[in-house]
Amino acid sequence: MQISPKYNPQETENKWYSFWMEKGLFRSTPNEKPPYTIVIPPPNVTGVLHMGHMLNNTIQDVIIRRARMQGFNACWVPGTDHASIATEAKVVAKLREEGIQKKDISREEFMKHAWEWKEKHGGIILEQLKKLGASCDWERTKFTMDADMYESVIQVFVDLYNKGLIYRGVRMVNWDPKALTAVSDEEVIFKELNSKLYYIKYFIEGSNDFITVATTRPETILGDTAVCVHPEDERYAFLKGKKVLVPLLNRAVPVIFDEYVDREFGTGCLKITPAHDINDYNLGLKYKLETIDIFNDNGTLNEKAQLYVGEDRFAVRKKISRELEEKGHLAKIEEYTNKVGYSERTDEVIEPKLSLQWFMRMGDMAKPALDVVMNDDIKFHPVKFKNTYRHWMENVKDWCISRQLWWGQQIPAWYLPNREIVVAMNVETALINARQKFPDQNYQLTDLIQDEDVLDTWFSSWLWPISVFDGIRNPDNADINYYYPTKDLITAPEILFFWVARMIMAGLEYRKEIPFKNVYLTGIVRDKLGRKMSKSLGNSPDPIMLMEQYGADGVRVGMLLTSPAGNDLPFDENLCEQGRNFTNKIWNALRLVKGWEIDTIIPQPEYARTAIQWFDAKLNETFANIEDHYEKYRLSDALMTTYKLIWDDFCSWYLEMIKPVYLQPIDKRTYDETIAIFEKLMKILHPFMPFITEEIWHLLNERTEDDCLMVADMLKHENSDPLILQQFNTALDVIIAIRTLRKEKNVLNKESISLFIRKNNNEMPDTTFDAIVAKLCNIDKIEYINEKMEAAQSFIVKNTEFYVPLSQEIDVEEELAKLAVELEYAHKFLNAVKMKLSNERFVNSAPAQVVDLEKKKQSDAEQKIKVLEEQITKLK
RNA sequence: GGGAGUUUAGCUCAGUUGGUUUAGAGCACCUGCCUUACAAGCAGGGGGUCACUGGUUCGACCCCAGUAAUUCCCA
Repeated sequence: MQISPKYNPQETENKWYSFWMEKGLFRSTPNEKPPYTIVIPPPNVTGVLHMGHMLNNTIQDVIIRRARMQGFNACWVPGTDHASIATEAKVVAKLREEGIQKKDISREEFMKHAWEWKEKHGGIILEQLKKLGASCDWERTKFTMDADMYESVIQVFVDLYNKGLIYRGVRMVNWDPKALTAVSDEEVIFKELNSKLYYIKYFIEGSNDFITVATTRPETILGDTAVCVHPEDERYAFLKGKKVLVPLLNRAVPVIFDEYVDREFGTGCLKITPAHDINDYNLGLKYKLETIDIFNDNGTLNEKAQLYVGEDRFAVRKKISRELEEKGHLAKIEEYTNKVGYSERTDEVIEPKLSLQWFMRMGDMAKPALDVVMNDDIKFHPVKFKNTYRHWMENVKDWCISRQLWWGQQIPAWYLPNREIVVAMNVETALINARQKFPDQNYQLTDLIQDEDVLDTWFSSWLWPISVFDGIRNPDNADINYYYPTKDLITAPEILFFWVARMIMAGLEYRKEIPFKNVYLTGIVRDKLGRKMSKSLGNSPDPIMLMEQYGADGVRVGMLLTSPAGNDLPFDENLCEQGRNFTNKIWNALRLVKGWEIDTIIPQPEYARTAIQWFDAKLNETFANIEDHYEKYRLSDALMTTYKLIWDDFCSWYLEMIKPVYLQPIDKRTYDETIAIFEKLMKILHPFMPFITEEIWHLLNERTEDDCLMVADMLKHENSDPLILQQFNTALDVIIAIRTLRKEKNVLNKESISLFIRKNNNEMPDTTFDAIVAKLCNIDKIEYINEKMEAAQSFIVKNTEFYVPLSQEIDVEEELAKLAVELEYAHKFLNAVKMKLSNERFVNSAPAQVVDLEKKKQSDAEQKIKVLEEQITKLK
């Protein structure tokens, strides 16, 4: 068989991915096998593939491919979410380029544009994932705005409303003045900023005295309705019962006394603007203060501000500080560092704003969702995130679920002319409800006006593990009963709360069952400088380019090599290079093996028989380790263990052991057994490197079309022979010692040598690996002797003396120096052991096993010292 | 300000209820090799007071207390 001298990833990857697709090998339907389900964390439709997706989806693919080979009915459901804010922003921008303003078109027209945009761009990431090798059941691809998914969301809203868990209320929300919508707490990013602290004089009503208030937002004084000091602050005790005048407006506002005030901050005197600060709002409620909202939705000032009406909040900040100064109200300005909230979506400074929103009560749902994590029904990997999770769940706040947008599920609430609200699946039902509720009103369809707002995107994705199987609308259908609960969720810790926690709540509410058994939390992919990779920094490599350069398998390995669960991944292209080098190594191993001429007559040499026996044991032992790593979700360890098994044990040791002399044929038995070993290795490696392993699988043996590695059976656990592993380890020490000796003495490997081994106490020597040692070290003769040998180089392995006669002189001084170092070490070691053993408390309280071990250490060290001393004497 | 985590080789990390010849891996580094599978390679090698201080224990990278640095979450 002719095998290309170079592995071609592109060609191979395209070939096998299409083949797998054609054969429907990713497809899953319920059957008699146990299910293994993963739902993809839906990437949003505005995105393109970034390194975070690469990591996340590589992990999912590794897990699902392994499960498939283990005999599970593996189902990985792909899909995307509609990302209401981000997508709407994109569509608005696109329309603007075309000269269309959102306010000039109807909701229906806008939605048409949005859907067009989604059809065009929404599938990019999923297509890119195919390049990575993702073995998703693409026939199940879902989108959070698909008709059935949409309906599920509406149904849940109606249900929760009827259960009293959804309510409407005025709350301080995070207002994004650019996107013109409220955003959730989790979508606000706080950035540290160099701001200014303005000290402003407020005159006391009917007096020339004033107090000084410090604020970072002087423009909000126009909405001030009180000033607050600490009740125990003697500096301000005289203010009791007084009023102060808001500068520029001369509005008289009360002075209130509350412990909320930090006496150390600024002047210890706080201005209160209930409409524009959450803490002030709470104080406003407590002291029944007037609330003056001075901002328009777009961040400009409205007529309630009285001054600067129509101007932007930041422009006003500058102007008002100048005016305050001119009119003698500004005491001073200090440099000040504070944290300011920005919208994750638009990067606009968030304005705390009072508005009427829909909320969902979290309290009752949080408790059971906390319990299932704390009692390990759901396991977090790594466990440290349990703490974080608990902290959040114990301090959970109600969830603001409405967004002032069009792209999303429109809230199924209708307003009646009498200002009452009905909530229903659709307008027809809403009308029936309205008529039942108010029989004397004779309402018509046209009387009902639907709430303009849509639901938060997370209000779709929290149902994801259920709704992709239509488990909300049809709770007893075959898919949901078979695939739910899912097995693993792979996601980022950043969304532990607003996605993972809520999915758990939804699962418990609608299935009475957890949505997944394991949550694997990945780290953040960072650049070499430790910065998060982002489009704005331009520090992220293009994953598609990477795959073109290193092959998808190489990149997969690169992603996983240094990413233990929960740890950030300092990404370095070298890692992908290492992955690519690995594919090269495997390819060359294949070329070596397939290049041998097979002789059916010659018998199997002894060294080959031993080598196979050893490698079987090694493989079984290592496979058990790999399985153990998988069980603990330590994928990088599983990969590294596999990597070393193939590179070190198989390529560097095993193949070198059995390799026939150049141009000599190999015996059939060894060849067949080597192919079988190669196949096993490809099975173990397949989840990590699906493409090259599939390619090699088909080159190792003649196969039918359907005999694909991706659906082959994974190895079964087999016991390994500990004796041969131990024998090999000794042989390995000997081989390394000989190689070192060759190097030190400049004896090239092609020059053959002889090896003499001094028997210890006339015992029967273990010659199992002799043939292999001879082969790997180019030794023409191994002989066992009883006496020390003169005029030969020597070394000691495990208290056995080895001699290699060389033509060159022995450098006595050098040898003695070397032996002296070893002797000193051995003495020190022996002393430490003796010290331990002479300690009665140690001997009495340590377990017998440990004491015995120390005793063995002692006798070993003593014997070693004896051997060393003998050698020294002889050299002298 | 409150809470949680992290600190082991130049880098990234393992180290599994405290005891396996005085700590392991990958990469990087150093030395020697173009030895007909592979220089994207082979062989060999150096490198760590396990952040610091104290305590518990026969015995501590591991448990406890404190200190420092750092990250994240919440306010």
